[in-house]
Amino acid sequence: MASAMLIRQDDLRLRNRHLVLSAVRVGGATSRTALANRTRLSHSTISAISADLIGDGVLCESPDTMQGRRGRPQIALALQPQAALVVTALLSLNNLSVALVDYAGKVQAQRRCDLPTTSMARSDLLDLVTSEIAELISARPWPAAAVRRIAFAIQGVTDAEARSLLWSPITPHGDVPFADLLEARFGVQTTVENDCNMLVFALQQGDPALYRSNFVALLLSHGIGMGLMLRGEVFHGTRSSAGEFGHVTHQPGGARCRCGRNGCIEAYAGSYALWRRAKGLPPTEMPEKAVSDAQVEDLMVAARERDGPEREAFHEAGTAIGYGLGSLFALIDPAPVALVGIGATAFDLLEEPIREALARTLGGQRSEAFSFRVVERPNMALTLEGGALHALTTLDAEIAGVAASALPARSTAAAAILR
Amino acid sequence: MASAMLIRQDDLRLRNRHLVLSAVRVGGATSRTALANRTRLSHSTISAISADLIGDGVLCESPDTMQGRRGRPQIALALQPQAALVVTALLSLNNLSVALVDYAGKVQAQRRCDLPTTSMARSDLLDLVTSEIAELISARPWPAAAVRRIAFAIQGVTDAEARSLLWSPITPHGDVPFADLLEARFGVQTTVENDCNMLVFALQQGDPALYRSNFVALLLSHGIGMGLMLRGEVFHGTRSSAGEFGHVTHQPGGARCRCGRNGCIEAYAGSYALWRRAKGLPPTEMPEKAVSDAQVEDLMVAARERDGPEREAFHEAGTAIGYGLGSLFALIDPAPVALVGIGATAFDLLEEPIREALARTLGGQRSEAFSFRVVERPNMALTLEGGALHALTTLDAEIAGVAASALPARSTAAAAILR
DNA sequence: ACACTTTTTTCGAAGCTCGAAAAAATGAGC
DNA sequence: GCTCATTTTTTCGAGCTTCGAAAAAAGTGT
Repeated sequence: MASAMLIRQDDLRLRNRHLVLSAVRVGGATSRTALANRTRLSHSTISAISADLIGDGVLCESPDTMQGRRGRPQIALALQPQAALVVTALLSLNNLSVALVDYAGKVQAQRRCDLPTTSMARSDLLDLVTSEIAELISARPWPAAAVRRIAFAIQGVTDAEARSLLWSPITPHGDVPFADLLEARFGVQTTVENDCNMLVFALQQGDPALYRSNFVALLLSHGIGMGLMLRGEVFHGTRSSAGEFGHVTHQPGGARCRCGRNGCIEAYAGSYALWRRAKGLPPTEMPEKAVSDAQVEDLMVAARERDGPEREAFHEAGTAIGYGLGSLFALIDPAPVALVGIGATAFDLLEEPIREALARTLGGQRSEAFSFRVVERPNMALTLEGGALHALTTLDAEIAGVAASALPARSTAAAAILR
Repeated sequence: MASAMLIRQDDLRLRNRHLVLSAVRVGGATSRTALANRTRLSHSTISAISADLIGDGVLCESPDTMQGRRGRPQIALALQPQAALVVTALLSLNNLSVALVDYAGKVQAQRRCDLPTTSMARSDLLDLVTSEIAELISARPWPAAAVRRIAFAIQGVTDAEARSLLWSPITPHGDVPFADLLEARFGVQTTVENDCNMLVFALQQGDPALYRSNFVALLLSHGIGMGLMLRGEVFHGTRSSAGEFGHVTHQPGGARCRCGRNGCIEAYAGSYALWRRAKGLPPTEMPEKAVSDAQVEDLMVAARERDGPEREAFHEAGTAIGYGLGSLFALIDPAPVALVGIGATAFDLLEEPIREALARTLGGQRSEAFSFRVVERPNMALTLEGGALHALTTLDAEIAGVAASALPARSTAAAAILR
């Protein structure tokens, strides 16, 4: 509960450096006075810290400020774009996207390629990932600026330390230590995380009013992914990325799922499940190749047009999602739901069964109160953006000095005592 | 005014006071040198802080120390029992238990009474609760010592601020602002929390090696409750106590549950569900009166003796729990499970179907790896103990000065910036 | 008694934040 | 063009805190 951490004298300064840096990242270019108000630190402290940070080449003064007022003009402090670069990458079904982002958060280069993730050999996959990133880095705008972090997002389960892919439906290869590999190849600290866990960062930054500190992001695509923001923190499992909403059981012993088990939510609501149901294929069968977004859109058209198997497919999907959300909300409390991915565009077909199922599981809580919102931006762009954000905020902590000195040794001692 | 200036610096001292206090609470009587090692603070700092805390009447020197060694003998620092008193209370089905605990954690007085929670009027319930606590307080051992906190645990859903009972299966009355009422009556800060959320504290303290920072406590009694310790913190919902494992859907549209809905886990695994199933009553029916522990034990005897409806009842209960844990573990990752309550004594009957269901939901993860442990101590005692612990650790923070003084304004500002 | 060992306290140095006052940099007015 | 008003930013001394080293304290062993 009261998660006090041991702070030594010098750690105090590091913490406040971090506070200032984060304030600039969240609020954009900001004058010292505004920073003092926002951080509640004194003007003198802000002055000292910002001088340090400018000296470190992390912040820079940008004359761009509101003119025309009386008095000494404000000097806005902004993130120095050339302070660092980060790589953000997303490996999803048959697709690899990478982007190079500067310290201020601007995309400097981008690549993407198609690849047969489900069938390619382990070594080919690794080679392609590293070569794509190598190509990307070679396009760096300022040769002097170092690439400081790689944020690698994957559709699949990663370990709690964000170092390996444990299992994924998009590739038969498990326990792939991407972080070790990329760190060895590029000498850059790397985190490997579930795609939906990165996506939530982008949602939060994109609309902080709507997606503040508690919300659910549901990715409806070939599979079903979830990202959970609780109390301002992305929810992680203790051993893995967890949050496997798509593999919560909907029907004990039900339809066959990609994961090899039966009755998972995904086995009713994933693209392939929609296709299977709409085409009247047996629920034990797995489609050989990926169901494309275009194919799902065809199903949507048909479902909207007339009663029939397509409409039933979406209805069953909505029911599965609704019951799943009911179980989730029983465990964590209701929260606004952001729907992302191709399936989100079918929300008109899904809403009724979702709300119906929710009403059956969360009875009293008037189900109209549950807020759903369809996010228009493509999920891949959101995930890449979220990955960059994650890399940059982690980097902020390191640059401020919090991560390097204060946390590792001491926090364990304090945490053990304070639980 | 003193609180307005030098906030940051003061804050540092307050945190370290808290750190020292917590170290003594967790580790028991401890010498200054040992404290310095554990907290990683310097000897000088420990010396200064402990002098302060002794001066405040919070700690005391106890000569009880390991003798016979060379050198200056250690002086153990212990919690001063008379520094404060706390009340811990538990309202469960037809039962109210209260205890008075001193600052060192020793029970000084205790009471319990039976009461018809399901049928009594709202005002009668409130009167009985207050009068029991009033009687308890009158038994205080040191009239000078103040009662500083009341921890009120309830079988039911409480609000996230720990102030009200929102809904409970043990009483028809909802939205009962127990915290406001008790604070008004006794002038003592009060928290109202779910019983299982308190219970986990006692488990953790009772066996820190086994129940460290990640585990699940499952209370199998008339209903099914759950307490979740994740990363060393008790999991709370954002609006309510949440963690309503018993009301996760097991079978859409299935057996009737006390909560008024259908197919909840509790409707298969609660005492009343066992009774209903074993006696061949229809799954739509609700038993009129509570099923006693003795009755459940009779079912267990019968189930162990021969094949029949009793055995099937336990089998179905285990299946429901197993699937529920499967869903839970898909969302939060597997963790050791502590089984508490009358139903836990039937673990021999439940284990097989639980593991079977788990194997179906969490496929690969060899289900033998899931650790279950039956806790012998009665759940009521555990919950009371946990409540006291919770009250005392909260009080520690307040006494250290972390909660009371300057923090509120800043921590929100910093939290908003640092997310 | 005296030496040895271990714990605890004392003391000065260094660092941090803070509030107040000074300095800087501009617009407004004559 | 000069001065005054206004707002931002820096400077400065005071008051904390923590830390390391040295001193003091309080026993045991011989």
